[in-house]
Amino acid sequence: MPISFHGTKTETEALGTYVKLVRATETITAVTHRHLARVKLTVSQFGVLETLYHLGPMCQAEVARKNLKSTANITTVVDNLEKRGLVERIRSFEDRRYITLHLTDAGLSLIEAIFPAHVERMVKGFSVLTAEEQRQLGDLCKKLGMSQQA
Amino acid sequence: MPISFHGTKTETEALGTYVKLVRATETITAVTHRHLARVKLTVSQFGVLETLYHLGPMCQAEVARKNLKSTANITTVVDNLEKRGLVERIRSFEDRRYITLHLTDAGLSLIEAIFPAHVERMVKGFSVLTAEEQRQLGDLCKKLGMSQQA
DNA sequence: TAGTAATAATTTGATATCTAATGATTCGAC
DNA sequence: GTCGAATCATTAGATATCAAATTATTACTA
Repeated sequence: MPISFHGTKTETEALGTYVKLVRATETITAVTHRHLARVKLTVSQFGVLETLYHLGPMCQAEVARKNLKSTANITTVVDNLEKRGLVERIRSFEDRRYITLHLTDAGLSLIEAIFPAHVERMVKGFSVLTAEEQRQLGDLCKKLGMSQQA
Repeated sequence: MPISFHGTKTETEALGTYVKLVRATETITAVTHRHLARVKLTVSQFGVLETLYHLGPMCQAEVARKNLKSTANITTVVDNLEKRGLVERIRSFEDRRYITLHLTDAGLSLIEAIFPAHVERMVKGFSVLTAEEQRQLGDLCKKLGMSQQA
């Protein structure tokens, strides 16, 4: 059994880059979302609230697409948000297959209360990179992400 | 309720970079790990097998650290790998708190069989970026990841 | 030596997440 | 107009994931 991987330069580069990408993502996600524990929100729940906050009411399938999750998953996350009275499900009249999600007053208050701190943490998290480096990183990520055929 | 976020340039840059980072990571992870479904392995299970394959037998806490997961989580993942006879738990003699994880013959055969295809997919996934761009991306991610104080 | 602190693994209870199957509804083609 | 394809949401069953509590063991300390 090999003690470590020895491939071509191309192979070790790709694997190494992937590891760095994943670690950076997980680390910054952990740091920037840690404050959510105080208000008992998970990252996914925050994602749903944020989507509704910034883009307005929409159906669950669209929330799923915007968050890169399955509709089954969104059903569960919305269940938990609904239990806490943070979102409301409203069956659409025009097309009864759709359920439109709305923030309740409590949900709006909550996201409004925590979003500024969230932005601040994000800015601080990325502050190690210059504006130019952030742009570079974003461009490389966009290029990488876009190129993967689903 | 605002329709979309309007912050300072610094704020929108940080938020935008974060979204691109997360999307790139999730997309390339999905594409490069899709082949695991054929051998009924999850990404986490593959991660544990790969760690043991490349670094040799080690205790669960160390596997947890290397995979950025909790020890509780590794317990579950190892339970499922053990059920399939892919890894073996061996209680340490010197310090009975430790359990050393070993790949079984079946586990070794499996990881040896799929790892080349995994590397190939990783190379292909990153092939949209030049070697220089991959190095750049890796450096930026490393800088970003390292700077976050736990 | 007794007692306390630290570490490894597990358990518990909760949420997340997927695929696949299902039910409800709408739409399109014929 | 009716039937079949497509879409939305949910359910079922499985694995993942965490924090917190627990157990077992070791190490340190007075």
